[in-house]
Amino acid sequence: MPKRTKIKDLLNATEFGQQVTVMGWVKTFRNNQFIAINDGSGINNIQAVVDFNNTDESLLKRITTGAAVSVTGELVESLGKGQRVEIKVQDLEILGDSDPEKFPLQPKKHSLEFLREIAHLRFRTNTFNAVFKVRHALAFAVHKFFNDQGFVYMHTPVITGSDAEGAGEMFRVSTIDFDNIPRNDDGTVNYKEDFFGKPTNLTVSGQLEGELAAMAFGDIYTFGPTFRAENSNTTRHLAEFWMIEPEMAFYDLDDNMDLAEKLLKYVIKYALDNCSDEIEFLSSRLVEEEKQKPQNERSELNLIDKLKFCLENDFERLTYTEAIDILKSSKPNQKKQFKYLIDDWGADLQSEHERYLVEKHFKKPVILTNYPAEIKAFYMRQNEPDEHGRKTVRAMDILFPGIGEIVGGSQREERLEKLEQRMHEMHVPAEELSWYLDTRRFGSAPHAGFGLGFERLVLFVTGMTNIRDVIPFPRTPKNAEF
RNA sequence: UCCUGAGUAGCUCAGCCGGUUAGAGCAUCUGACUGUUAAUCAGAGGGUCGCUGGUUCGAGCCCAGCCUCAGGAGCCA
Repeated sequence: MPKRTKIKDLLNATEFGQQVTVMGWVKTFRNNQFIAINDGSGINNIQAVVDFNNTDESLLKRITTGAAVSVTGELVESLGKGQRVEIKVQDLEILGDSDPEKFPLQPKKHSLEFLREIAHLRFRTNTFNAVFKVRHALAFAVHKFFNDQGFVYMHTPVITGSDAEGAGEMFRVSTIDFDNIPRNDDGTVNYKEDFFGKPTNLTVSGQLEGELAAMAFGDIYTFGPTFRAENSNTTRHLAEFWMIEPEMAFYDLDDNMDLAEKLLKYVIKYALDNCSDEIEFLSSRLVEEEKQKPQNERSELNLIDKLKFCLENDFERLTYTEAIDILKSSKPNQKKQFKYLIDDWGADLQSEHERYLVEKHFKKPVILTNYPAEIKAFYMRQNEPDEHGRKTVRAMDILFPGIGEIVGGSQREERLEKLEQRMHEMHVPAEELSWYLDTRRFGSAPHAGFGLGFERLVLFVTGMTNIRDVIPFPRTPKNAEF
């Protein structure tokens, strides 16, 4: 096989006349002579020009959308408008045919819903090519950010033996034969017969294990798949998703917020710097899509400006209590336009409230802190009750426009007694988490961490609106295809 | 899980008050043209109207149940 050159490099070439070979997939074949070829190296295609008078007709017939081809010829300045360079084909080989009667992708606009049904082929579209390039860049940037600051990448277990993590419904992991379930005398399932000799599940969070590592390495992070068996059918939930969870010793809540904001800005900037073609494509795609919406539903900023705005401005930081005050006196609350009206301190914020704060009031990312203890997890550090006796914890949620909660984190409760008392109140079995409590028994230290939903980040940076379109093969209720 | 909407050709969609042979654009195929940019022009083929049952002389259309998808809500990242 001849050595191939990547199309992205050829499109930037300044030397003409050289003989080159490209291999890729046919996007369109126009006028019986112009092949648009893409090899995935970039979003832009190269045009290969066939001399159809001197090419076998049966070969020309096989140049169809989706076919894999190898093209060798001279790299020349394009004679036509619309592209700078093109290849004058001397040799053309079909590597893999694509029956045009059956290949579902055609050079036309397809709906995202249809492409979701053919997720195994949607990589070949411009949109998904761009989305997954950006996804890659963001993933790489996350590792680079942490590595450059001396964080240790920790692989926490995917299969977990504790069901006390308290972050939602879990998927059971078992080798038990469902048609022949081993039972105890009292009729309950005998898990001693199961693979691990006890009930096990897929992880819903690596945080608790992450904290163990942070108590030795100082700064660690995890970045791996996470599983939630919630029956959620929304544009921002998946049953299998990827989460980034840093955990830092000797950090308080402010340090935690600083790190999260810095991380988000770093990875967004990295994507802008390294995927400019892709983000530009996604930005204009979004403009096209929004043309169909009424004026008042369109975004004020295009995607690129929105990302830049996010980089250039500080995230708004305020406490839950301050947020409640703003919401209480807000127009939609006074005019009773909220479905859930804000009247008392202590209620959890609904997504309509979060959206109001982020999209209407501040018009930028918002970090909410110090939530009521009642509505947050047991491991969050307890504040002293305020003058009204209201109990809060050092939690922080970062809310992004159009996405909602993208980060959830907290300073952790490092005081053993306070932690045990809270676990008791919230019915968390302390015996099962004895290993976790050991961190508080031996050399406990102030520490903090957060979870960043990776797909929600990809949503924000690509401007896509459905989370099923930013992960290659989405797992959602009633859907585990491919 | 709840609320709302949708399911008609490979894709995107139209289909009147229940009435004869279910339409269009794109794609595909055939031919023409040949520096095109989702090429263009002419012609052709292509349908289990989501599934099951019911009402009716007659159902794509009405009714019931189910399935799937989308949007919103809850749960959360």
